[in-house]
Amino acid sequence: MLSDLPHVLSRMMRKLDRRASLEQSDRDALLDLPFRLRSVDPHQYIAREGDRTNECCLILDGFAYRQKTTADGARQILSIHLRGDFIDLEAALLRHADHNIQALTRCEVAMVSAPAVRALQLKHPRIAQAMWVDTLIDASIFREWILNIGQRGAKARVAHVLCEFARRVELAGLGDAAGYQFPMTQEQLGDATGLTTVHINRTLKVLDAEGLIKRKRRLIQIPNWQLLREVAGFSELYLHLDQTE
Amino acid sequence: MLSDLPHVLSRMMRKLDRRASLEQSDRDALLDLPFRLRSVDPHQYIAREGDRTNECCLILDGFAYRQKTTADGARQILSIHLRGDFIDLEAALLRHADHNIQALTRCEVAMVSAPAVRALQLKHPRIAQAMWVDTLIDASIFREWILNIGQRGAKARVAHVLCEFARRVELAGLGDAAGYQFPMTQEQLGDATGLTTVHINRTLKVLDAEGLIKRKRRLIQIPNWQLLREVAGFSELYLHLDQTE
DNA sequence: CGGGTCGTTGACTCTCATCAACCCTCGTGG
DNA sequence: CCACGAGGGTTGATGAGAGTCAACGACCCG
Repeated sequence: MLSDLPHVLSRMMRKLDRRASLEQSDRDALLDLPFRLRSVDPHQYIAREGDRTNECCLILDGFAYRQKTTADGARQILSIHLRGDFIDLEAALLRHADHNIQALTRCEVAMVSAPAVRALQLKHPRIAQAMWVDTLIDASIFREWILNIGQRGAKARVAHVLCEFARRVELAGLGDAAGYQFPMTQEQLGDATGLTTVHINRTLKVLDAEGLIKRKRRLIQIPNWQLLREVAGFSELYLHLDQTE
Repeated sequence: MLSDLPHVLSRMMRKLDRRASLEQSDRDALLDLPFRLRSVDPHQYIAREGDRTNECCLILDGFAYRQKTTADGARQILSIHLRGDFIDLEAALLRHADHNIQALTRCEVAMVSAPAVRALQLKHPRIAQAMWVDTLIDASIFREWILNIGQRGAKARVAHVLCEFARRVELAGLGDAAGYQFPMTQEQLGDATGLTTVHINRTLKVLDAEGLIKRKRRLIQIPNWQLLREVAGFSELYLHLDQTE
């Protein structure tokens, strides 16, 4: 790799740097992590439930999601991830994966050796803390999803996912007030919210008809952020943005 | 404190010891953590959403739960915790609490200084890993709850909570095959599953009528574990018990 | 041009919510 | 000792929100 190109892991390093105050030796050690690059096609698995995983997956580009299914085959999408997300950090410490990770769109990922990550944590406690914060924020988002699915009606539920996604996509520099490209089919959005495709379709139409969102194919625009926010009951406290940038 | 009494923090220490191989210096440092004891009445808050928390809460006795509410007041219970659980470890690293923690029954807790926990993590990376594993398992349980609420019907949903609780209570030495004392009202169980009190009541009756559980007030007995397990679609992989004992 | 994936729509069904009683149990105080 | 009240549990009647089934339409890509 040419040394004047930005290092593949540099985005992840900068993100962790914001989570805890790293020292130069920490930063160097992070960039020294051994990894292999991998391209993943849509629907392809990055990790499988039950796997004894040995690598952690860092998304360099594209979208991925966590998913698990009930015994009778109903699928629940647990979270959506985008570039810069170090999903599967838990693989470094948990012996078995408890859910599946799949590519949503075509993804470029760096598969980082789990033993190397573990060793890094022991030698660089500040890095461990920064990574830990990452997984704690993930957990906070899971909690909000429990609330979302358990207590909100279809309209608020879908609106909430759109709000969260808008905010995270904006942070990753992939969208702005002018709108963003939503990477999921309506079926997938249904599996993320615990609703059926048909009902998602109708709910999106309602949101559109009421002027809360505008849709052009998968492009989502939010003409009045404040309004959608209220319909969704969206409060971004749970994203812990004060520890993100 | 008399030195021949078991240390208040010793249960927690033993649990963390099982999660990662600690050295003697790690164990000593854990037991040296500064804390204050507190008795918490049912319904009383241990932490509040938005709080800039400065203490982590370790449950010594009793039951507690995490909870958050939507803008229009619907409450969702996010998890249930029992003695030995170090809830609120996230308080050590996240600046604000993103949900509430309340006592379910009368609780004895140790409030541990968050800065002390942070310092410990930096000085004893193995402790940090052990604690991290703890929060990762919590996150795994959140994921299972998302699946439970999002995809299972009322019967399986309630059965699943009962299965999980049975398993965890057993691990904590608070119940066995003969049954366990369920610490929640039907209203609280409803808020944990995203169902109404009325529907919980009817669902419990169905489970009882079908012989899947026996109830005597709050005492729950499971005459045929395998059967309930199947109805619930319960697989304990997500509890990561191989890293618990 | 054709096939596949994704989105849209209508008609019908069913699970679960809502509303409204009533009951039981237990602790308290007159 | 009994009356009372409060919290929790139980039951019935009714309705709404979301699921199901089935068909059609739009778009993309080879």
